[in-house]
Amino acid sequence: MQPEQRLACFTLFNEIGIINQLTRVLFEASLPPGIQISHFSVINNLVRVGDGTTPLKLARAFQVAKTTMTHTLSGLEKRGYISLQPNPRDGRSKCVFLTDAGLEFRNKAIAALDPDISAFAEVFPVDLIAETTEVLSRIRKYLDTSRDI
Amino acid sequence: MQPEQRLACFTLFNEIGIINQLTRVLFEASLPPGIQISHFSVINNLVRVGDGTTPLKLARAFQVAKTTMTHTLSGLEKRGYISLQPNPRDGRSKCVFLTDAGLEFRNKAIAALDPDISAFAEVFPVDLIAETTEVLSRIRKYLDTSRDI
DNA sequence: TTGACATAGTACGATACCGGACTATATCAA
DNA sequence: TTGATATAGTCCGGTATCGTACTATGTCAA
Repeated sequence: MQPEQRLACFTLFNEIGIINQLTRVLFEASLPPGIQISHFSVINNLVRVGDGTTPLKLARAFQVAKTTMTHTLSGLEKRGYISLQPNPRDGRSKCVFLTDAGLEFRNKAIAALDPDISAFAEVFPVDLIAETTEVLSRIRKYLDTSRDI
Repeated sequence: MQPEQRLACFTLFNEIGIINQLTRVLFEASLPPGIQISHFSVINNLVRVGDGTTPLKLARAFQVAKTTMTHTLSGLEKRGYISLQPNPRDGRSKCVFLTDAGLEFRNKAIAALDPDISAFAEVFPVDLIAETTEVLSRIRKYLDTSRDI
């Protein structure tokens, strides 16, 4: 492999890591104290994909250990954002349901971000964002499938 | 703001978060047990930018709390990858120096990744990687400067 | 010079996340 | 039916990261 190829890949993943770190810090600053991106992501997933899913499916969707998802869900349940019910089709399992408070939390979190997103969107045209997202989506699918980098 | 703009930005940062998570898991799998990406990143920074810097400068470079950097550096020192010396120009401060073992660790870690990087580079042309990196670099600089998203 | 303030690093407690072990339930073949 | 195996979730111990508080040192104006 050419050295410049290696460097290009390293630089790409390095930039991704830094952006992730920056957005995490800045995003969490606008969330209620004690709420992490992990909490928001789960709630957001329940809204977008629909609730009633199981903790294990959520753990796989977010690529975290199932023990981590147990922990995250317990925090959300303690705050009343979700409700955990027995799974009627599997006695070992549970179902995760979004509550009204959870939906409200999600909408407020997005609203709190809106000014920042607006400012960002003024600097970076939506077409450029979409093109970049398309490439990143392909990279994400590659990584998710091959699991070998 | 248009709803599709908001969605586009959300999707972008969501993909970045997932890729970061995937690469973190996969990268750490090829590192020695107990070594995290945080450790590798610090060593790699010392190689690329040069050593002799201070813990605080490293904390700021990586956007982590200085207590986190203290912890990371103590792990690296315990393994003999770095050496911490008093800062001759500031009695409060220290200087971080790379050791031979640290350099060797870094080279081995990169070598262990090489097959995966090669496979990745075969699927994604270096030009595409470079273009995407360029956009991400601009986004990173924007986030780093504005600190407002 | 000296006292107020700022800064570099650390100690400590809390939370997030992980892997391994465990329990309860499900599945499936003999 | 039953025993072996697989799976869903939880508990526990350990590490990473954070914020707060602290010590030691530096800075700077009165």
